[in-house]
Amino acid sequence: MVDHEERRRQISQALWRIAAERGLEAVSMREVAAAAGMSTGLVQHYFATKDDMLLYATGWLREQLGERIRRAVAAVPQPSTTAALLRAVLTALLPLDPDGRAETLAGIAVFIRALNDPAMADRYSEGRAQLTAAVADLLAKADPADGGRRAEHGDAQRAEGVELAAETLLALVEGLASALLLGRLTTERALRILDHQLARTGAVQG
Amino acid sequence: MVDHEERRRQISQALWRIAAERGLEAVSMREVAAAAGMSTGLVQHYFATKDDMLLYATGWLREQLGERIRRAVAAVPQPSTTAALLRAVLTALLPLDPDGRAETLAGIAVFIRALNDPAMADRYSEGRAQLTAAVADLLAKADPADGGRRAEHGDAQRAEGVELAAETLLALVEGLASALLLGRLTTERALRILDHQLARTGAVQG
DNA sequence: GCCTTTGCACTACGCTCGTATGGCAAAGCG
DNA sequence: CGCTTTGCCATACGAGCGTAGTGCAAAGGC
Repeated sequence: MVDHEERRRQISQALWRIAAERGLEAVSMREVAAAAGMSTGLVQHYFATKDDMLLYATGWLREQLGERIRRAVAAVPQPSTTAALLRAVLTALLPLDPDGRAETLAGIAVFIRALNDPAMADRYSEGRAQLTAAVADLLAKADPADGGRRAEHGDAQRAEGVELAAETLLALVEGLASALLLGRLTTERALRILDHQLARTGAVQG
Repeated sequence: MVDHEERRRQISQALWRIAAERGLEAVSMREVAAAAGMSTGLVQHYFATKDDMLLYATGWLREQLGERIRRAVAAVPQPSTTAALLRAVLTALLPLDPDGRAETLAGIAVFIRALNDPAMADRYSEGRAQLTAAVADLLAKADPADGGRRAEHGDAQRAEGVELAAETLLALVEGLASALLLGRLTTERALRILDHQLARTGAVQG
């Protein structure tokens, strides 16, 4: 017997390798098969259509991203501060090493497709919503002792501010990611920008 | 006689219309010709190859973006504050109306191509550099009366801080733009985020 | 008024794409 | 052992692509 899931994972991996190297437009059944070291027929055997393949591959990609974030969080030295965890999550979203670069490129490919494909858009937005929630959660915990502020604003307004800050950070990270991909920003500079923003967020939050 | 430039502009317009509606991958000589109401041969007559067409079209797109920003700046009510000008430039980069949406989508198409095409990457980065410079310029002017700070930091460090802030704002705007395109953020929310950031930038700059 | 240049249309070639289909060896099972 | 299922390969078809080439009508200069 053959491990079908394993085969599908192999194919997904080959797909994103091509997408990262030459763009999603270069992804074809034949190319994927060649990159995976299989016959075209075999790929077709596991994915009846190209859309099936892409759908599975995007799901797999999301798992990969989740794992990447979990790894980054786990790598934060103990005892971990909430601020450090937040930074770990956000930097995990930046293309700072070859793997990260490939994943970011693949993510962009999904984004592009989402622009003209409602099903993909749902999938994408759902993932982003989870991310936003996670970041907002960390921000809420990281909230510095703010004395009178808590009296000033109600809980609802506080949550609103936190979510706004989370969306700000994620949007910033997205912009930094594309700049990094084009080499328009160096790693150091991107991290400086992110850290600067994190410092401000901690100070002025709400 | 025929106005060749006008023809080329018409073709570029048709090209971006398709790219905005169905992605750059849907752009073909035949599709562009059809959208422009011309024969395929005519398009071919003005652009010998597809690459020629794309190159011209991206140049045209940049002009359009420049004009859009100029219009936005001109629309700022007099007497204009530097902060208002800055906000005008940044919001002009967001897809807030159909035209802006089309231009943003087209910009993304260029970005994607730039990822795998050095010539395009140069062109793109150059444009972004100009934008960064313009924003940094505005930020430098908008610098609030900061008393001792000027004594504290040298001019070089001040310039560095300003450029960092400019890159932060542009990265944020880029992230906001993609969120807006997917409907993941509302216009109001994106503007709130931007304004919030602008407020922080004014206060904590350097 | 001819004749060259200009502006444009049409067709054809070679290629790659997604997908459908048929066959074939090996494995599993009664 | 025989038979069915599984896993895989090879080929073919129709469509769309970029591009090359040819032809033809109108315009412009002499």
